[in-house]
Amino acid sequence: MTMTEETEGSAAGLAEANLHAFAELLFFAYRDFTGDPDAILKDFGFGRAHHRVLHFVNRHSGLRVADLLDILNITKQSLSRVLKQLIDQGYITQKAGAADRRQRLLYPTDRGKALAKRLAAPQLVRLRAALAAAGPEAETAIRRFLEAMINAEDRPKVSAITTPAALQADRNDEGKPS
Amino acid sequence: MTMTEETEGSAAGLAEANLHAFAELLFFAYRDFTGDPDAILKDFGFGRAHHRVLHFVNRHSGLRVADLLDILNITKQSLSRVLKQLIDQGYITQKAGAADRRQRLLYPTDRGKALAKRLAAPQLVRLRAALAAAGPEAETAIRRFLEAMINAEDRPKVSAITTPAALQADRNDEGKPS
DNA sequence: TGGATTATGTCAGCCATGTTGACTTAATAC
DNA sequence: GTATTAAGTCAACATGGCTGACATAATCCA
Repeated sequence: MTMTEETEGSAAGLAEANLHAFAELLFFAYRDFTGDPDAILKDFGFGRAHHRVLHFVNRHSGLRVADLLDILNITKQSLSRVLKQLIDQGYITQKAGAADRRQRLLYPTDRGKALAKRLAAPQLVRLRAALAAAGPEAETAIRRFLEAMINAEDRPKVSAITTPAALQADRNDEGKPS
Repeated sequence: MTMTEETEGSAAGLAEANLHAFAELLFFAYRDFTGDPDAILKDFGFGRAHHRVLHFVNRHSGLRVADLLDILNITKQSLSRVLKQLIDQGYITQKAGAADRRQRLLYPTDRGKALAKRLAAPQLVRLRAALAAAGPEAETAIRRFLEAMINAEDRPKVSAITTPAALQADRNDEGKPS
């Protein structure tokens, strides 16, 4: 307050300094969110890229390579490098699609599931604590916030992924708890 | 609700699938949050690393190199590479510290301010829209959420940075608007 | 005063992960 | 039976992390 400047405060016209603070908080939050698994990954000779691939294959098993490329927004050559390592080292397996045998559907092995779980654990702890800290009512608001941060054209795709038992619907397979 | 499964709902014991959804939303949100400036940076031959450096120098002008290393969590060799380019190309200037002349305090030039502003613009638009989408009450909750996502030991430091007119307090200098 | 410490910079090399472009193979579509 | 599609591969390159070693100047301190 006081100060010169426009000092706004309405929901739609938030003070610019405030928005900058959110930008920085998001940066630090993401930095630390990825920090825990990064440390574990080093013990396996893997990097964050492996984590991302393993995560999505584990959480959405049976997805196609093209799905993964679409989700990660990287080239197939980039994906290829890490995916190959994960397959070679027995964390992920491929299976030809039933309807279209050109497709290589990706599945986590038991080993892959175990690693995915281990990598996710500290992140889930962190998220649980952060959501608790935000307050009981906050969950919906935070979800809406994060969804609105995503490019509008990608939101349907992301919703399909992050909403219980979608995506899988058209590719059958499980919505099994764990 | 309904559904089979364990379907918890308490604040402290959120359903695991729900937490995984938050993890993925955070991934997509951050991906797109950084996407806009990344595109602009390419036109300048810069990358995301330059953006981060320029952002913090611009928002917290007069910080020391050591501050920047601490904030970014990278080595001085990594920082050096991008900082040097930003200095050589006239986006950032250095000034020896008044009290301790070993320090090189970092300031944005007019050119640097202009680029920082241009890079921030789409991010601020996105954040404003996302906060609006989350609802008027949500701002505080989201801030608490993001703060709680940060490593506990770093929170004081981050608060000092993201809270209006702190940090600068002990290094005098401006809290000047624009 | 002079040696230790600190703030910063720099050289050299390595690694992870992104990119583009070109090309192959196998399966599907029409 | 040709065109298209899904996936894989080779090669080269860019960015931005990293470690290790060392240099310079300024400050601290005994």
